[in-house]
Amino acid sequence: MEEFYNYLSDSLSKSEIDQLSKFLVEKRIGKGEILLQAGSVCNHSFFVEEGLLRSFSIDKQGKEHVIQFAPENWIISDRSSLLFQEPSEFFIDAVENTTLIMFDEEFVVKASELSAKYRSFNQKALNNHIRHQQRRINRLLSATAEERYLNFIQLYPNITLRVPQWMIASYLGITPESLSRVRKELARKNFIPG
Amino acid sequence: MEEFYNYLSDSLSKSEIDQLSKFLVEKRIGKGEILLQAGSVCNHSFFVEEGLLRSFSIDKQGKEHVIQFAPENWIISDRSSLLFQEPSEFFIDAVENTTLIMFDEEFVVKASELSAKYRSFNQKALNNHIRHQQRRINRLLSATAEERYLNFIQLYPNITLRVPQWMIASYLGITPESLSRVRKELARKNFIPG
DNA sequence: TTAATTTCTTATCATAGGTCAATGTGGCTA
DNA sequence: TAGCCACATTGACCTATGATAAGAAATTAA
Repeated sequence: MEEFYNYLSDSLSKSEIDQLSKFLVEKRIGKGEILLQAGSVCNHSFFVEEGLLRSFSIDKQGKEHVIQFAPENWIISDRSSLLFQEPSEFFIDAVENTTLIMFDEEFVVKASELSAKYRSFNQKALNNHIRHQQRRINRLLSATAEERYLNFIQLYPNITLRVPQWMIASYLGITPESLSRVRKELARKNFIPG
Repeated sequence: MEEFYNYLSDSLSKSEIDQLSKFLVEKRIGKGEILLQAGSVCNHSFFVEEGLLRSFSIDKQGKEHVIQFAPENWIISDRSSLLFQEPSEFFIDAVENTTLIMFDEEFVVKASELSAKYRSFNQKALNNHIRHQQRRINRLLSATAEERYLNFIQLYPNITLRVPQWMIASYLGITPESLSRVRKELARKNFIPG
């Protein structure tokens, strides 16, 4: 719980968080375990205390496409499914053994009632999410595979080292083979990662 | 103003809206006029009463990439720039002569203070935005040019007829030439639009 | 430690989509 | 009415990335 308390500490007092703690569930899951199945309604958000989660879709040809990675102190969920109570198009699973905090919309509602600070905090988080997605769309529209990869390792250096390359390829919208080629080409050009 | 009043009517009473009207500015702009310049901080959101706006980026090679279209009753802005007061990466301009309502964050703050309904309305709008973007990312990762085009005309039939094809191509992340070929192929396959 | 999986690389070939250049087409406007 | 301009189409060619297959390397399990 500690990380999550920390995460909230700017917007809620210790006693307020305690009040809300009945809406929180700590959970440990192993690598590969699934938290959300496409087709089912998402009822929780997941805050990562330790470990790494990811959301992804599976297309008609059975190919996975990574939508998001969530390392420590990140929140992951399917907000559309959550808010509109519609079946999710996405899966969420664990890339590593993970300790997480589950919370539902009731937590958000109660916290919002309790604290204006939390409201604006939450607001900011939503806007931040939009910002990330907007930039990603922009890059998918305009950048080459190599540019997208360079951008990725610069933006998420720690994730780069923790997930298999084929997942990064999937996030970038290319095949693992292509990513391997991109990396080879970068090595040839004397690119030093990090 | 009428459309905008209508848009808000579920979450704010007539008198509440009147109270807030001092934060609203109606504006008319001609086709091609620019509302937001990349590099400058975005201080307003734009509600389209009549007409059509669009946001786009320009990459290093000088190529435009359409991020979003906004026809009647849509809101467009750069939320990240707005909220974090950082220079925008995007332009917003008018695809058609447009009548719009400009409002700033003060409006949003005041409206939020006034009405819990507005707060959740706003919250929903943000989540809806995230949903749209998520689906778009998913499609950019997994669908072919043809699939993306079919999805577009199905999702935005009225926009399809109002904007030049090269803008749709830009939105889809392909060249106008490619879109032309996709359309030709669809015609060959006896695809009937609409 | 070996065996079994999973991941990564490499090579070859195939293809969607990009580039460039030419031509068409319709709507303005002078 | 002609001429212009933005937009759309077409064709020839090119390139980045996908598909497939095989082997190497790394991880995990036994």
